[in-house]
Amino acid sequence: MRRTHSAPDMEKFRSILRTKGLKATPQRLAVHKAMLSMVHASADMVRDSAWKEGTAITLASVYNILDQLCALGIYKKLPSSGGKAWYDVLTGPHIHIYDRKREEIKDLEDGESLPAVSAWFKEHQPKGYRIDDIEIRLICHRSRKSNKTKTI
Amino acid sequence: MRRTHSAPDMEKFRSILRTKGLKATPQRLAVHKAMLSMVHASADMVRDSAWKEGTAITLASVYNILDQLCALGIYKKLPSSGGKAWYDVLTGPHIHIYDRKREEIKDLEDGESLPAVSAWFKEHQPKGYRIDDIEIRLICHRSRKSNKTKTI
DNA sequence: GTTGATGCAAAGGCTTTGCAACTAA
DNA sequence: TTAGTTGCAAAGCCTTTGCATCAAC
Repeated sequence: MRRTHSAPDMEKFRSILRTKGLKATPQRLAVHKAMLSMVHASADMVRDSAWKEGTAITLASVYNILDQLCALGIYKKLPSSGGKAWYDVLTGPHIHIYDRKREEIKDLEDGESLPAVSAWFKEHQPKGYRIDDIEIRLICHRSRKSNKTKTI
Repeated sequence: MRRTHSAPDMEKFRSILRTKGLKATPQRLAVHKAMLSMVHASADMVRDSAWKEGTAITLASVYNILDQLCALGIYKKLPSSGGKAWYDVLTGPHIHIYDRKREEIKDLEDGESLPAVSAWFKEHQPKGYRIDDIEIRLICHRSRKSNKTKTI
């Protein structure tokens, strides 16, 4: 379940673009490279990352590209409490750990939890609805030493 | 777990305001009355509701009041994918059903699920973190007839 | 050479802010 | 009376849009 990226990822990306009739512009490649390195990011973070890597790109283009890739099902736009949109590289269903203080989103590295929770809701579907997706965010803060349980 | 509101709720609200040294202005009362009736709402929905009930209030004041009441722990600002903030009357922990098409948030009327999921994460805390809160959104759509299970 | 993508700047939402006028206590 | 609130308008973000320019194919 670990997320990695490498040259093959970018080749696959070019291939997807080709399939969809989209041009492999430096900007699109830079956005995807940035997203692969950060996994969860806001538009301005992507722009900054792209510039650091040497690709000039405007925020408007970043937004355009991110939204296109969301439409292609490559990224997902995340709900956020702040006023800013976050994007997530879609690598399959997962649970987010959100650290408010650090403004940081990570994936829960635990293959068991999502299947367990999904199974629960499969058995406990809300009446009158069908579930398309489950979004789970664990609002956390870094613990210094221990991992004591806490009632929620 | 059912949410209701009535005269005692407003009395309790006035009492909280008094305790915190806040004035019971018509605007504050109207905002809270609107929130009690809608449970989940955006700022403009609150303003519209207040006007319908006969209280003049500007959007700016709605925002101010909603944020104050969040700070008091009476409401909670919800994460959202769209550009608009939603507020939730805090009546204890609960799970949201989100209907994208209808842009509608409801509470899961099921007392079992949250304890079950909480218990799970109590046993499966992410390493290095402590969980402050769990946010669960079931992304759903209305089912016409059946309630067939669906793999997630 | 075509077709589509990007940059730029302007416009558009939502939200916050500053200050004068007002009002609940 | 007076400290706290509200309304108004302006300013601030984030995001989207339109159009001329530019580049991938």
